[in-house]
Amino acid sequence: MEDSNRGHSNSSSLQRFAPNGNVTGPVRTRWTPKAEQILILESIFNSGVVNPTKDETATIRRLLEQLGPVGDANVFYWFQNRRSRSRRRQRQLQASLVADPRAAGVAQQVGGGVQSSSASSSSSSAANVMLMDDSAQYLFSVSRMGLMESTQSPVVRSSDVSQLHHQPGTVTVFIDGVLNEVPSGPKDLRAMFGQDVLLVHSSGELLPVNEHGILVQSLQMGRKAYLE
Amino acid sequence: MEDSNRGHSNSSSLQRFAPNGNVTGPVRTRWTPKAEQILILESIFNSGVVNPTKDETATIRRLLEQLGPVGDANVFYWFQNRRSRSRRRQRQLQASLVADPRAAGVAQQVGGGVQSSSASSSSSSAANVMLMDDSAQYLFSVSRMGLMESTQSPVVRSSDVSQLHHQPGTVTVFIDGVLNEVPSGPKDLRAMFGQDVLLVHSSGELLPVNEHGILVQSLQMGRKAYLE
DNA sequence: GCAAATTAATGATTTATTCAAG
DNA sequence: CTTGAATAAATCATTAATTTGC
Repeated sequence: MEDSNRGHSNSSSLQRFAPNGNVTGPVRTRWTPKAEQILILESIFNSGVVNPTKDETATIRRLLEQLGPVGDANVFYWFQNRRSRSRRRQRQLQASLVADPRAAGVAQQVGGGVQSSSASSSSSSAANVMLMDDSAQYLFSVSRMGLMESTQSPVVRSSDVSQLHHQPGTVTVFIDGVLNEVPSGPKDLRAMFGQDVLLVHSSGELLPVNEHGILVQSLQMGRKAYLE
Repeated sequence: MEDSNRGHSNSSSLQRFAPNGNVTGPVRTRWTPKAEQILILESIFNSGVVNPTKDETATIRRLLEQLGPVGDANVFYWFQNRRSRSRRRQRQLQASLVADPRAAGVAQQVGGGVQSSSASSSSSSAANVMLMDDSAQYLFSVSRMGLMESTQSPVVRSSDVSQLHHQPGTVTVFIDGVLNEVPSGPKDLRAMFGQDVLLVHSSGELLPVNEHGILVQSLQMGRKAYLE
């Protein structure tokens, strides 16, 4: 009975979940997750939670709800599809490899490869960082421009979603989709994330920072987990 | 005097360094760093070493040489330019901010912002990981395909380039341009980097891994710092 | 540049398989 | 051996991206 909490009780056909967060009308629309929601989902998946329990699903849903309407079912489906498609890619890759070892080059292309993805190209994609307070409330995000997408890794990593609420005195940080936990309090953003870090509030506003990348004014929403 | 070893004795104009690693001919061509070399340089810069000493420069040059011809001068110039351009961006940003606070939105767009950069878009850029052995020799790189560029953060971080050679029993890892150090030995790549991680040798070949993302065969070049 | 047409991604459903309890 | 829960695999359907013709 070690598998206690697992089991959604409605895996397959009949949807016993609430239909959809949207209340707009009878036209059944499917959930379109926000980029940040996907960021979180990917984070969780990549931190090892590939098949969350019912409880974990609810926790994740609550987390995602900070960013927009979403139901447990959406979260459940997302992980189901993510697992499935991850496995399929894995199989296809494996197949193409045994078929012809030289096909590896092709497979590499699929993955983006070392070449195009990193720097030297002029594409200026940004690292994404989301900062949350102790209760996993969404606070704001950090976007760093520059030649390449790279970040410093904060200290501790939380690989357990169910612990999202715990660890008082720390903030949970998503960096490029990876869950991290750092001690709360003022931080030198530039030291942590590089020279040209930007603080972007979830509203889209840029937050003014001083020469260390430290917030000049305190935050409006949530409790101030980040500098005062 | 905490700034002991600093000072190149030729910071500005005259290049006292050896001209250029290339020996192709009299047509003086400028150094075109490989993507991986830029990855390393950005890593180092972002880990805080924005103005390496002469010794550090040489260390970095030796490191970069694993990937292609490069001289101390190239490294020196790169950091000089990097600092300069970082400062300029910083000024421009600051200027646009004081000019009109609402210009922040624009500045965010420049940085890529939360929206476009992450998942949901079809662009499949990959996370870059480079693994090195104890003597900072380049071994191979890891490229991860998938929806977004995100990685797990290994345990310890080396923020000091001059320590690249030290720390026996560990491997230095670049993840998305961030220097990391992890204890050497076999590792569960999938556990560390997610489900669909690929091992890509610097030659471009895909390296066969087992279901845990662990190398099936030992590496050819360098000493085996990663599984046997 | 714009908007219809096409294609690619991906959320949601359905069907098949696995495995443990009785 | 049967049953039911839980997943995995396959499929359907809608949304977002991209292309194409004006």
